[in-house]
Amino acid sequence: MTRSSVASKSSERVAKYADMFSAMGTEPRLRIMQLLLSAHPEGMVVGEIQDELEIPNSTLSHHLDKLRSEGLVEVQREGTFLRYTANTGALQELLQFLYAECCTRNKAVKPQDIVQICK
Amino acid sequence: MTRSSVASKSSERVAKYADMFSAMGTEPRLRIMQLLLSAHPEGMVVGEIQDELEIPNSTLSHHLDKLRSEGLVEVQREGTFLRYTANTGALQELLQFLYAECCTRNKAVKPQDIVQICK
DNA sequence: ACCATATTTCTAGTATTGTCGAAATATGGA
DNA sequence: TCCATATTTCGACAATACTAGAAATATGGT
Repeated sequence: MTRSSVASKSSERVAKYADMFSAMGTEPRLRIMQLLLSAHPEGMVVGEIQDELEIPNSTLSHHLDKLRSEGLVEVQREGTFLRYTANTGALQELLQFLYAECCTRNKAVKPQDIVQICK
Repeated sequence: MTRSSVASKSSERVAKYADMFSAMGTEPRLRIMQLLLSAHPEGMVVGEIQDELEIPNSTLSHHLDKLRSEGLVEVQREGTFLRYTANTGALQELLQFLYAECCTRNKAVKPQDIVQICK
């Protein structure tokens, strides 16, 4: 692999995570993610999300599509309903990225300050 | 505290984290954060960041101001130089928020999948 | 007081994004 | 086939954001 190709790979990687952060970077969409995580792993159908967040259907649909296109949620049809679920794999990857940058690479933040998993 | 005031407090909280995600939601700014974390805790002066990322000075200044206004970086003058550093406290808070949503609240993602701190 | 360097602020153009009403599509049932 | 419901797509507008050249400001040295 050439040097520029390595650089572009790294660039794509950062760009991808930037897009994921951006997708969670508005209040309505971050609320949607919270809601789907609270309903995990069942998820919720669009109408339920709409009742909960009181967002007009076309606006909500737009936000859900954005989250889906960035891979943060997944969708599955159930008859006339569409059920959205949080994509925990993608969230894990994003969390790992942020964790690695802050905690692993240079100890800017101590792991223990994020989580205690040793009881 | 009234019910609506509780709701608005929660709303402000989510909005704040959304703004922080949004601030890291472009490739140039996520790169700046990576760079400052890699140089932590010394940080870097603007010129050094500019040499590294090859962003025009006015554009870079704009991005740095955005990161600063969302509390993700801090700035300190050193003579004619301005030294920017990652705000690890803010990053820790953001990481904790995401961690709590994904791992604590409903085990959508297992803590062990993010970090192994128990050797 | 002047100069050189570092960085920001100003100004502006283009592009992207968030919002939402209205219309279109999808599905299942009568 | 027609209807009711769920959801998306279309179209449009306003707002915001990214970019960057040029000018302005800040600082320290001579």
